[in-house]
Amino acid sequence: MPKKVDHEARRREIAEALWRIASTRGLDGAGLRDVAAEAGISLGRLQHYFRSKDDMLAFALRHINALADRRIRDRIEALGEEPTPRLVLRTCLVGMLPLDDRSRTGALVGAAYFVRAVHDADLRAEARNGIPHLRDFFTGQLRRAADRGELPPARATDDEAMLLISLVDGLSAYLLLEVHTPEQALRLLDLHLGQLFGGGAVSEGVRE
Amino acid sequence: MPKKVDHEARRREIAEALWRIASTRGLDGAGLRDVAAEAGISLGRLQHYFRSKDDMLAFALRHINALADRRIRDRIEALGEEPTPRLVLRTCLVGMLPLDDRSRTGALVGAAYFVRAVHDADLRAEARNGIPHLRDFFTGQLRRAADRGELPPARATDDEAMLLISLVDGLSAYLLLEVHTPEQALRLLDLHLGQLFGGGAVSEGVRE
DNA sequence: GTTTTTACAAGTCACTCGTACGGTATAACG
DNA sequence: CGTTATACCGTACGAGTGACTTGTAAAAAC
Repeated sequence: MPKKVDHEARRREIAEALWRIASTRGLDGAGLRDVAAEAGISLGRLQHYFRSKDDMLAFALRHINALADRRIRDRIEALGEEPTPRLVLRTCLVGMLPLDDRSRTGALVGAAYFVRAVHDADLRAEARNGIPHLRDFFTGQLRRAADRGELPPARATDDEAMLLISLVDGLSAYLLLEVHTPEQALRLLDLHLGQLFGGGAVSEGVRE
Repeated sequence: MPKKVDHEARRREIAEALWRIASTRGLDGAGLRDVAAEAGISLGRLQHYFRSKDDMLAFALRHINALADRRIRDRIEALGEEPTPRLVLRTCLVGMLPLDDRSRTGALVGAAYFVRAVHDADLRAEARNGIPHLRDFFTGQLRRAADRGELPPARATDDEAMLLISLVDGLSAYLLLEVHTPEQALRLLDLHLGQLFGGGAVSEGVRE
């Protein structure tokens, strides 16, 4: 029954099979034959939907980023009406951590792409171009918190936002290596958030 | 002229050739033949010094970690007599960042190993076992700072130490991706240190 | 001075990789 | 109807992989 298949859906199915392989064996351990077998299709069929392996990789990366984006967006909307900036930030940061199977798979695939991006200018550019937007969103939330008197105005900067993003990235790496438990990672994140929103004074612990 | 070669030195030479390959093409892009060619030797000779590829990889990892360790240790000793705990910490953290060619190569190789470790329990255990020691050293410095009245005692905790380590890891990743410039990374690190120590003067530059 | 050990070079092995291609079945289209 | 474009499958190719074997020369050991 040709002519009626949903190309995009087929490509998504294949991409998801790729994630399953890549999250356990790594991206370089994911041959076309492995992916096809994991997806339950023939190699020929996979090739019908992706002209080359790079084509498949690029699609899978964009797709997984889109899913993560949607997932975090949903969580923020689930916070209800007018959540505090701090809660929005924390929800976003926690959503970026590989804490459950879904996000862990995403992070594993992301890590595989990371190493590839380090040596590939095109991939590096693609990995880079989402970050300013994320940073601006964070900075906006920080400014909103400052306006509400929940944060010292001097702390509502791009640098503080990038610090948060960098920290989450480091925490993610150690979660993947099982250096941190999920509980530890959350505790460290909240420790930093507590410092940030607690202001200059030291030993204050804002509760969650 | 057999019998007189320094095995360990030969292995180090080969390991350095491996780094050169891995830092530009990645670990999976480093075949035995590539490494041999980079080292200017034959494949047979390489195999004479490493029984298997995994053997070579394991040696190269231990060697590069040892070099980084020595490099940072030297810098700390170069600080002179009784440096402040804050300066020791900053020197150590800055030394962990990929800011020059040497440390960048080390970080690139480390990133390649990272992705491999995520899928390999043995490598993961090896990557993990150095961290508690590092954390204890950091915690010790924090406590020393607290004793000298340079840090609120409540901040001299294992968690604050792990936060520093996690942050440096995140900053390193973004340095490799060229999201941060070296200047930005140092600024973010000092921003966090400033918060931690209560905003005192930042120690002067460690130039690369 | 013969034997043994060490240090390599070169070639071979079985295998995997991404890609290319030929063949076939099906349904939409003229 | 026949034509044609689509959706596959199966296989084969050439390059490259790590591991292994064989060959050779030279220094050390006896």
